[in-house]
Amino acid sequence: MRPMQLQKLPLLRPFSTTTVKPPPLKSLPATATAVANLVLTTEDPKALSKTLLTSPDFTFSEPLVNQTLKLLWNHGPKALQFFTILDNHLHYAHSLSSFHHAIDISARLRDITTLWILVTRLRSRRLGPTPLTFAIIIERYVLSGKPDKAVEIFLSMHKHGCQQDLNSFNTLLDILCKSKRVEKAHNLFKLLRGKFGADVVSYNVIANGWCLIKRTPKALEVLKEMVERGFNPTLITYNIILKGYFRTGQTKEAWLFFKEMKKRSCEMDVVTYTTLVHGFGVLGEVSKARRLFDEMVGEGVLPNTATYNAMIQVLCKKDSVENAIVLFEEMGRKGYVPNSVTYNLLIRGLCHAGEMDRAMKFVELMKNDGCHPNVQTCNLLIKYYCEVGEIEKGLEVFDLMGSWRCLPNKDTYNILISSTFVRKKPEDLVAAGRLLIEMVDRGFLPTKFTFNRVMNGLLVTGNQAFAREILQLQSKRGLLPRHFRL
DNA sequence: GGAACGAGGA
Repeated sequence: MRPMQLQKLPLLRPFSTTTVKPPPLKSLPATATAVANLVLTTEDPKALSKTLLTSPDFTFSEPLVNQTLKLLWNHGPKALQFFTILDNHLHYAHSLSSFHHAIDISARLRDITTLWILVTRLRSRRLGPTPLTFAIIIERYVLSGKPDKAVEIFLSMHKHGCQQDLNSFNTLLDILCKSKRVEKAHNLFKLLRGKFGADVVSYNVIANGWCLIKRTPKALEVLKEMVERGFNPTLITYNIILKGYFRTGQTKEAWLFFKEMKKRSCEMDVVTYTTLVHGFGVLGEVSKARRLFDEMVGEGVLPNTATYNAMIQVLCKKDSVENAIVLFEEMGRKGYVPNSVTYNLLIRGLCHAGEMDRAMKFVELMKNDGCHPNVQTCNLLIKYYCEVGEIEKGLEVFDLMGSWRCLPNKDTYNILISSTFVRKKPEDLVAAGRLLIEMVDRGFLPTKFTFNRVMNGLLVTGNQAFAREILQLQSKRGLLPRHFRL
């Protein structure tokens, strides 16, 4: 097996020859790539600083800086170095959005010192912090398993010069709910609703939270309570409940609820129908899904891309890819624009049917259609190639990711690493070790399980030296979950 | 890249 190497950033390849998009900002991605490569390849900080601050080749602007930071997303420390150097530029001052990128990156690296330095600087520049700044910080804290700390930060926002209001309160509740900490969100809601004057949105957020963790009865309680307190549920509220029923597999209740909505002449929208099509379909009631899909226009509701995607998924899962492709073609004829979700669904469907070659043809079609393959496209291709034992092909896709401008994520590495355990070849495990190192290097934290698995694999196949190296990495970086601190 | 609902995930 060939050695794994760090992926290079996408090189200059601004436009595919098959698309005919006029490029108004075409120099921008190119310049961002050049800046990112410069940052990555210049070892000496002083030299980098000098080039960035004095070179006439670069005219920094907010979009250029943001693009560069995005390209450096997998190289957090380098990204922050770039941000800090540029902060001393004589003719360029960072904007709020660039600060937000930098804050997000430092939070992701769990570098709280830098994080709060940036917030303080934002304040001294009178650019912020804004509610969005705190939404970013709070979300990162919640994602790293510190919801209490996140709440504490919310409650201390005003000390940083940003007053809490109903919007930011609802955002906090939503972040907690989306990370499945619904109980905590609900308690906080009950505690502080008086203070912030909770509204329909607050109730919707909490009801949706309960539905997300499949506790639809609790969502119904919230609905009942909001009515008792004089708030009128909206269509969004009803759509939330409807989806809740499908999440718990209660198709009967969903249907009754829908009929009740109709009876009360509630205005349905495209979200309602998309929920129904998807809900019935994935639960096996394909013909009912199809009927709703066909009849919605008669009810005065036009489908959109999401609706088509729902129907396509249903056909892929419960009918056949071929029929899904028929619908996809019909969709194009009717003028609906497929997006990357559409393509990913069809590609997955083809992979699942064992048609890897046709799946790759759809990837080409996707690109020609101006839809870039994204991480999910790559991950699913890699997964299926590895599953059928073509690890080399999976690695090929991995290597192609750079030229497709998509960055590998934690899942990409996990898929590839797990696949190396199938054949039990010593060289596969060495590859796993390299991937693990690269993964850590890019700021993705492997689980203890992954570490141990790779290490055991190396020990069993006689790679003692490499195993020791991995162990050192593990302890040096303090990467065991119990050492995590944000 | 932002207050709430629908369509790709081990």
